[in-house]
Amino acid sequence: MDKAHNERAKEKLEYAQDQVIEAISETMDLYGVTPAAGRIYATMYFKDQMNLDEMREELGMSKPSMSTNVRKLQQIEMVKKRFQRGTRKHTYAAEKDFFHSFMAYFCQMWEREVKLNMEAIAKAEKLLLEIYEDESISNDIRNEAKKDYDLLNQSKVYYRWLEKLVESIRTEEIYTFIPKE
Amino acid sequence: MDKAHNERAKEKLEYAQDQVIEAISETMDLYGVTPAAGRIYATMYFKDQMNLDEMREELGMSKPSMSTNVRKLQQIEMVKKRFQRGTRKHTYAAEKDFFHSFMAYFCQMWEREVKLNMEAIAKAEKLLLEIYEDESISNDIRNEAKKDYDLLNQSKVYYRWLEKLVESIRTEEIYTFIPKE
DNA sequence: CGGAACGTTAAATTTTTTCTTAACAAAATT
DNA sequence: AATTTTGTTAAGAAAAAATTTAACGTTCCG
Repeated sequence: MDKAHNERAKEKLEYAQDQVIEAISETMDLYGVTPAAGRIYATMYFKDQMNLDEMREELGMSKPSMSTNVRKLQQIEMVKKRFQRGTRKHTYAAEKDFFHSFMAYFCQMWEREVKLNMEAIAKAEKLLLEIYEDESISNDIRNEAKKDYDLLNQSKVYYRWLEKLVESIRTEEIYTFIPKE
Repeated sequence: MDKAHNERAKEKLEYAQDQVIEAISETMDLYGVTPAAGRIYATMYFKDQMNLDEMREELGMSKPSMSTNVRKLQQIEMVKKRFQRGTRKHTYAAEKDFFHSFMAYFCQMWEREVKLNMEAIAKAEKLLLEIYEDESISNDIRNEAKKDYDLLNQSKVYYRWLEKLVESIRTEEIYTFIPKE
């Protein structure tokens, strides 16, 4: 009789999965994804697809918690909606290609960073230049304006580089420089 | 009399700086650096160096808040201690090269991610293989073990790639693929 | 050696975030 | 049309994080 044998094997399998689920959650936590969302994703990682009720059951969380967290995971493209005929329940599948998750997450972040800062810099540089060019202002202030202007101007090199990095990842060109295998 | 004129110019200069300070703080917040730490860094960005008291005064925060936040900023290498003779106050300077900050921050994160997950995967794969190779276990379970094993095995491609990316950034080789200018 | 100046650690408070219970809205089937 | 099923928004409770006040240790100087 191997019923007990199989039972132990099943536990062992779940234990193995849990090791990885733990690590994935912790990683996502590292990047500012909330622990709950991390656990949801990591759990789905080992399943083909799940609906909200199955997740709730598996993780012992409330339904609204599922709803909001899954939506967050969709936003960073780590979970996709699957259209399933015959049921009214929404079913979801985890994105299992980490290259895709990497791209979706970091490119989104970095683009936001570039936009945010480039806009601020443009505004600031305009003002600083006006100050520098106004000869009726004291040299102390004008020099400070010049110094700041140059600092900001230099930082644009970084933001333009970041943009190129994003582009290189989006087009997958980066894999010709740094191959996947 | 240009006293008033200069005064207005000074305000304008500070306003310009504030635009950028805001953007930098928001960016850092995006990456999980606490708002206080972000403001400290962003403020220092426009100064040559500052000591804890100057920061406290400028930002209206408590001394312990400074102390802990500056230490956090040191950890991610965004702020460096400057050794200043003649005073007992610790003085700090912001790292102004964003390429360096980028490297320090993301490489640290990514390396942590790789280590964490590779270790978990190694453990899990060992167990899964044992299950798969034990022919006394039901096929259902063995097949699931195999499926999971393959999934994890595939994910290692990503982690190895991430490691190479880190390496490429650390050695600055990446700038031959994606030039700074 | 005593006291002052700085910085850090500890404990407590406040604030922010996250999660849950409850009410609500939409859709579909009876 | 009414009821049931499913998902979402709203409001309140619980948990976590950040910040401050207070106490402590160290170092330097008189």
